[in-house]
Amino acid sequence: MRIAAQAKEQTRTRVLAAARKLFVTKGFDQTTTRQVAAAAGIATGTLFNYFPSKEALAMSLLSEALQTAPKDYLARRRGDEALEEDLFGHIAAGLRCLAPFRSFAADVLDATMTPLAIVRDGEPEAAERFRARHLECVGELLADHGVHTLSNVAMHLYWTLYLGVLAFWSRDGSPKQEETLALLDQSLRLFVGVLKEKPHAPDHRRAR
Amino acid sequence: MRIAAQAKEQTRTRVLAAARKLFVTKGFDQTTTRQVAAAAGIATGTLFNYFPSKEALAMSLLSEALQTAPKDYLARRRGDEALEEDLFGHIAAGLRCLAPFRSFAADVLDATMTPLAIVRDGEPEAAERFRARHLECVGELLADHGVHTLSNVAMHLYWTLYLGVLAFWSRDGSPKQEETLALLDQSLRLFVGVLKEKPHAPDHRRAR
DNA sequence: CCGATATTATGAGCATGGTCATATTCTGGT
DNA sequence: ACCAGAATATGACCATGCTCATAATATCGG
Repeated sequence: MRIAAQAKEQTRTRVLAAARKLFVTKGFDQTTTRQVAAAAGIATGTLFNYFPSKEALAMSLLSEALQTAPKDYLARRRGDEALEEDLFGHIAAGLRCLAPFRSFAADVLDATMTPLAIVRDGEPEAAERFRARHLECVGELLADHGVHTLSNVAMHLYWTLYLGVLAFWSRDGSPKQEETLALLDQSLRLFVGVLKEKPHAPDHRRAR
Repeated sequence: MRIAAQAKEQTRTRVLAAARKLFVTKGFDQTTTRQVAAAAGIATGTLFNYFPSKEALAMSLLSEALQTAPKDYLARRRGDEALEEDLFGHIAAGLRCLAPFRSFAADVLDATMTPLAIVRDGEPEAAERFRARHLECVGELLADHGVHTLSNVAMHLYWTLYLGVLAFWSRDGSPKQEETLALLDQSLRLFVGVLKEKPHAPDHRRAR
């Protein structure tokens, strides 16, 4: 199993390249899995030996692009940043990595991401891995700044805000996506604010 | 055009009833449009004379249920509530109206709602009307409390937070959805906080 | 009541994401 | 070199949301 393994790797790469090209030029919804398979020189069914679904294929593109984000940010980090700044830098680096895919990112994210942060049943699918990896990263960052636990509600809030930023970014027409950065700034201020107000005031509203 | 109009009304009602029953018992994804049509006693194609898509059909169920929310809240309103309390009451009333559909709401919302608050192209689809109606309602509420304009970012933030609450609610297993109410409380505190900090501090981060 | 026209219903058919029985190719052991 | 068995590729096929040419039905003027 040497030739085969090598060939599989090549095929996988070819599929990703074909998908990338088609998704970027024609859009995610306007590209059929048959087209991707044909462009990669394989049969329709074979495509699904490599990726379990069309969405998983697209998410693989995004995920692999995102992997360079941490190094990217660490490279330009001074080391004395406040938590808010670290989060900002980390997320902004991620957006930079995803930039080449912005034209179809909206479709994929709409199709796969949900604002749900609580337990998700089933095996770790592509979207789930995306979320888990990001949250893990954020968790480490928080730990660096002395925040070691995150309540369900706080985590859900973070993920909601992050998805909001992604959605905005994917359609942000401003030249350098400054509006997205403004929203990110605003969102993180909110989130960090929540983290700080440790003594959670009891609900002061009448029941129901 | 008397008999026909009457019959159409009846058919529409029958379709909605059939869809409701099937969606609630079997779930949204597990119900086919053919099943709904059969249960309503019409042909497959006829269904799409009444609703442009499966999602629009489901959204019609949710939207019509939501229409009773405003009266519902007004009935139990004292009249001296703070903005935060008014928003809370309004949204909570909406959730109560949607309760019968909770079992499939998640699927529909996942499929149709996006955290995007900025301009949406195309004709007003079901999901778009849902969003517009809700934001309009909130806009009036805000106006009652002296807030007459809402920046793009603020509006996006509100919608993001609201979607987050909906997503959480649709899967909230706690007995009376207390966790959802807690999240709603938290989210609204954030949003109102943003409204108050009028003088927006300039971005203090280095560029990029 | 008839025929012309508009409205609505119908279900065969289409597009496409995904499956699966079968065919093909690769592997390691002898 | 050859063979058994594993890994992989293939494309006909399926399910389903939705379309559309055609058929059925309703409406209205005369």
